[in-house]
Amino acid sequence: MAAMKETITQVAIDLFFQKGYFATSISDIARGCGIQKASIYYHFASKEALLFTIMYSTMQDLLTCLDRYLARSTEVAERMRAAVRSHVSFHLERQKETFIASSELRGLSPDHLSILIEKRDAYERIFQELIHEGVAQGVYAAGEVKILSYAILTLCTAGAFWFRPDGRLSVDAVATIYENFVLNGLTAGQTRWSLAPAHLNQRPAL
Amino acid sequence: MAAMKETITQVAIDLFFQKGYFATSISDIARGCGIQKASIYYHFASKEALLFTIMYSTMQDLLTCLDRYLARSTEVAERMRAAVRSHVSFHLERQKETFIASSELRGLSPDHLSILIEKRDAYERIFQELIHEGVAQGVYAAGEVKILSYAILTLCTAGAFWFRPDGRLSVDAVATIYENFVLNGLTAGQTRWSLAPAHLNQRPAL
DNA sequence: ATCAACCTAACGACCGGTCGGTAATTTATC
DNA sequence: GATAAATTACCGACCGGTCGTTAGGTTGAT
Repeated sequence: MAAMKETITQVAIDLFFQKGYFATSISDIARGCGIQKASIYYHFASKEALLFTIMYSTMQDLLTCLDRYLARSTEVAERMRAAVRSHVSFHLERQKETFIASSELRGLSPDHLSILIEKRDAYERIFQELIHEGVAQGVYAAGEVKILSYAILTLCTAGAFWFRPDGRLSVDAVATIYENFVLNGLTAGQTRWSLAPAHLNQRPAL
Repeated sequence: MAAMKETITQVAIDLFFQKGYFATSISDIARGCGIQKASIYYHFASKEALLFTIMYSTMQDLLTCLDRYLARSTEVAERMRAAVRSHVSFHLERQKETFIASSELRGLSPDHLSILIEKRDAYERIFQELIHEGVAQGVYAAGEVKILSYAILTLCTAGAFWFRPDGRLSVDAVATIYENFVLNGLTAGQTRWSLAPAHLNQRPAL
């Protein structure tokens, strides 16, 4: 039974989350597992491979989660709502892993990086498609689809940076706040295309 | 004249942005400046001190920028618009530094970290105050002020992660998109409390 | 006897940082 | 205005330590 492999992964997740990938040594992880650092290499080819394993499976689960949420509706506004909820709640519920996945890309080799980027792009495309649909149906104001998708995703991803699982707000509560914020942000409302008053068009010098 | 100190800072900014703080060695920076690495220590006490210098002055400038923008109006919605514009445009125009400042906090010593956290909190409080005012005046829907401020700030900060200075969109264009997104997000619109079945509804505390 | 799952021991590379020294320039003293 | 003293801005060599990784041996269960 390879229970130790799972232990190593969990300890690594904890330490990468706490101290960061580069600040965490193989010895640290081994100590956390109660084994010698050389033994790590029986289960993983390298430190980077361990990081990649964590990030890849997280990304995989993120996609699966989104698919499940989206299957609940066919109406575009409802699907967007579900997508945001999926994204937010996943990031809060699996905070450590999503935090690592979105902040330790630097640690990956070029090959592994491109694999992950590809998956991330596929994920983003789903959101862009939803925005596109919404605009086509007149539910949302026309706009820069990619920029808006980045806005939505980074907004919610950032939840993993400040969320406290034992804090005042539940995952559901935060998800709801974000849902409404995003949906309102997308919906056609007062939209100004430039700073109308001329005196505001000049940026303060710095 | 201490022109070299400025050169070191600029090279460090470039390298920290490209490769990250931990992946950049003092030798790398020295090579980029055309000097020996020992000479770096004539200008900076340590690698960490160099990082802190960069981050601190960036934070200082960010605050100054916001103050100048805010001084132009007294009306709350207009001030929020100006604040978002300040935040976004600063992060796009000084992309490298703001990217470093928001992604390399790990590299700081506890003392330096707390100094920066303090400054960041002061910055956030300005936004929270604006939201609070807006809610009090009925311009915005009631909501979690802190969560919303995090949402706004991280949303815009993230611009520094994907923005391409030589890309299709100008700083001003992106700032306008974000402005509208945030303002719409804050403004009272359709607000639903949860997707979950009624008996599971967890209405967030107001 | 095999083999998975660990161990001990060590390797080379590289890191941030320090040391003593020095040429060039500025400042103080007469 | 000549000379001594001090300061600035750098260099080359080196140190202690840590890192990820590997080689090869040991153990215990099947």
